[in-house]
Amino acid sequence: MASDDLRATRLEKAQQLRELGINPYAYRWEVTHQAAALQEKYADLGNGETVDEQVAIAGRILNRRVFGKLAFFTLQDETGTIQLYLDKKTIQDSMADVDADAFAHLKQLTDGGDILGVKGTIKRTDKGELSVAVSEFAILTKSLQPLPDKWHGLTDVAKRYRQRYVDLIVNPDVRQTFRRRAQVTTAIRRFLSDRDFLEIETPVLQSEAGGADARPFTTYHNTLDMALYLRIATELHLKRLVVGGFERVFEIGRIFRNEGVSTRHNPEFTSIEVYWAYGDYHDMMVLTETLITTVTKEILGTLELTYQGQAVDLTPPWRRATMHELVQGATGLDFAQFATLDDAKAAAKEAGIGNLDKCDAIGRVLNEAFEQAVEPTLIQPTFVTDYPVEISPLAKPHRSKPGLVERFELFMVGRETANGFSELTDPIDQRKRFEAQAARKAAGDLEAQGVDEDFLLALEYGMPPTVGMGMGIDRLIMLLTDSPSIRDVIAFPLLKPEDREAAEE
RNA sequence: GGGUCGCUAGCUCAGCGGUAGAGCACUCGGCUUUUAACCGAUUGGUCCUGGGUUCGAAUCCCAGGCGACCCA
Repeated sequence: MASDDLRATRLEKAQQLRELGINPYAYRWEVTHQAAALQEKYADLGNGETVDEQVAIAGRILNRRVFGKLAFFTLQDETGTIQLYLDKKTIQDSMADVDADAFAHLKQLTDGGDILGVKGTIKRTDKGELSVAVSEFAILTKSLQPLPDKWHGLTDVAKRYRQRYVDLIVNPDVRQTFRRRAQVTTAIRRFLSDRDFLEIETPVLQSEAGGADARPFTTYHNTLDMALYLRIATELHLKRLVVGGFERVFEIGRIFRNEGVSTRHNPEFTSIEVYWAYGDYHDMMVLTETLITTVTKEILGTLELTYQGQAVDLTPPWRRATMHELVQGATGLDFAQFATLDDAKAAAKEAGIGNLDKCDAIGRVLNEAFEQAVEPTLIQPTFVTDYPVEISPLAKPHRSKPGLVERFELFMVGRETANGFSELTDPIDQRKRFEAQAARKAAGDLEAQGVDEDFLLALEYGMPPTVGMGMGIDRLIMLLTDSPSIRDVIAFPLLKPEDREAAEE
């Protein structure tokens, strides 16, 4: 039967309910129990046994098995499913004054997908299924759309993302993923709050995007008649707060980057940035390690994970190695020995590193070598330290290694997961770094940002020695939920409209 | 950006040049222990879109759309 016919059938049932004096879109239902709690509480109830405890539950009808004078429904609430045992005689006796044909109406006017409220007692059927033996029921919401195939569910990936609500209804794993995501962000907030970090929200709309190398989205304020950018990082505002005297601040917030879409990239994603005055990047590596292990242990109960078939052991302490050491180990190249950019490029090319054309500094050649030869091999958690200054415009120079900065990145399963550094607090040096970025921007680098004069002014008032760290929440959730795509951990990922022409009209 | 694969009923899929199919869902009938309930009957289509080849296209060709995977 066609989609419209299925919908018409259900609309007709809603109308019949109204004619019976029943509102197919009810106002409330007194819920006393949830499915998972009942399943747990009565796990030991024997087959055929009953319990004289009155319960009231509500949820969505997933499946109906209807006989002449008996029916079994599978009801799903947020916590799980439980069977309804619907016996004609019991229901007719209990509901005689409400609806003399209640059982017939239950059979005729309900469909899979409807939201049902029931009252009854607990019973484990002869066949061993824990059930609510229903005495009274009410159709709380009439569903007009048919549910996907009860056996195969919804498997079309595009449809799952476009209609996430259907995905959530029929795929319990998806609900588990988003439940876990919420648990993780809650646990992170608790961890930081316990250590006296304050969460302060900073602007999404900015007249100057900064704090990262990325193309921003542009937008427009009508009344002020000005162009605005959506933020590409929370960094520069959080550091202004440190200047203002907040010594421990963080923000979990949405970041927008105008770049491609892939299994690891969504144009809007969630980051956490943490700033801690009077600490350096060694302190932050310890804090990052402690934060991730504490949260993981709390949520998963173990530090030994499996990600897409790979074993990942988060037991601390995690490996720490400099970028130079790792590149030398993988390629044999010692970047400290190169006197000129051309020498570095020639040697890197010799070692099989490609994509070097755009590298305008030895540090960028080193970074290419790292990304190509080392990054994919870092499966177990690894802090890579001491980055070239050229690719780290906001980090403080290394206290003993010229040309490097005090920076770390955390890699797990071959992916960058966190990035931190001793923050650059010298306003004059920061201006030079910004100007170098601005020159790149002027030369056509769409990911380079300009000079943020107000941030420089803030630094001139004086920022205490501070360490900062940023982490991609989505990538962390991917790891903790064993999700292959970032779209599996974002409830509503960006998709192109299904019908381009219709969308453009 | 390149390559490969996919798009057929509400859902899951078959059909690959000769009348558009199945299971589930829906509708009707039967049924008081089912759990992918079962039995019987019926119903349901822009075969992603547009163009081309052909007597004839879901099927072959070209272009486009959306998506998945791999590569950069």
